[in-house]
Amino acid sequence: MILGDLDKIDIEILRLLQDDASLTNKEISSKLHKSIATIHERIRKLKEQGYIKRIVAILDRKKINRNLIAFSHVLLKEHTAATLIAFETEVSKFNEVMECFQMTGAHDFILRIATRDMEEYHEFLRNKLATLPNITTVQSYFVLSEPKSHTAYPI
Amino acid sequence: MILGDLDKIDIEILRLLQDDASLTNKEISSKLHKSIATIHERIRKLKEQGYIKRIVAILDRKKINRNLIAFSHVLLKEHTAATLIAFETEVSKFNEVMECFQMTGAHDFILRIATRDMEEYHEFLRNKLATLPNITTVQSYFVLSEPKSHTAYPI
DNA sequence: TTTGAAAAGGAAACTGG
DNA sequence: CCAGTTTCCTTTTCAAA
Repeated sequence: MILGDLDKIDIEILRLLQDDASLTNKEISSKLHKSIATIHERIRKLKEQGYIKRIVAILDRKKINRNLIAFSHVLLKEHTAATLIAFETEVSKFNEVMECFQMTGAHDFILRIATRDMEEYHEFLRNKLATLPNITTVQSYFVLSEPKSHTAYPI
Repeated sequence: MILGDLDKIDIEILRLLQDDASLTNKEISSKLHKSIATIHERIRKLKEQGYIKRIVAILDRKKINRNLIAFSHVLLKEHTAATLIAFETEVSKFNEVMECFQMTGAHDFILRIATRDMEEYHEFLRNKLATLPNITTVQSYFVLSEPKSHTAYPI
């Protein structure tokens, strides 16, 4: 037991699926030297127990014209529970917002914003983000390059 | 043609698969009112042409004890091509580093770091990140909560 | 490109070891 | 945990429109 309920085989399955979820049970079974039935049962449980949340396709953002990724650091005026929740709720509705994190430290939230280009980011900022009440400042930093990009957690 | 080579059906397929790549061709075909063979052929091309980079499992990070996510803002001393590449190469080798972005603005790189807890982050910082040459400062910000978390690009 | 249909292969469920 | 079996479903291929 390395990780709660999970043994080494579960961990290996999760590693493989984080990298390539289109592997068949047969392929996994031969990689891990276990039977197909075992792999099938393990994966069923891993999904049922919520270790695997979802299976998704990762797109090439350049090819779909999401050329600009920004990290927007947001500072709010007030930090009451109500204003925090209101901000989170409203900002999550914008489809340019891929991720929203409440943070420790110098800023209250970091947003990951995906847009076609700077013009679209500018519009997002003026017409969407900056219209939300209770914002003090937004500092925008833009991605120049992405030397490493993974959705897989180290386990 | 909304997006280069892609028509509305391709876009819809990409939307669906970004959300749930375990949909069968049959399910997609009935959602989009096209034949299974058409959907199959479209997806084959979307993969071949590189729109779909990979299919991955997204895990519940709390359940696998990656409880702490940090955004580490790194400032380097020098910005020659060689030192930038050296930094990118070395930092990408650390498995705690899920993503590495070269940025415009106040800092050179933003790293997304996943660790079990603050102690493990501290070890990562002392024994790995801070040992790299050419670093001036590392500012660490930690995720308190994740109100929105998506891998899907708006298309 | 799209389609329906056929062939091949994998998933799911079950047995018994 | 595994091997085998049966059934069902999905993927893959293909000829035709």
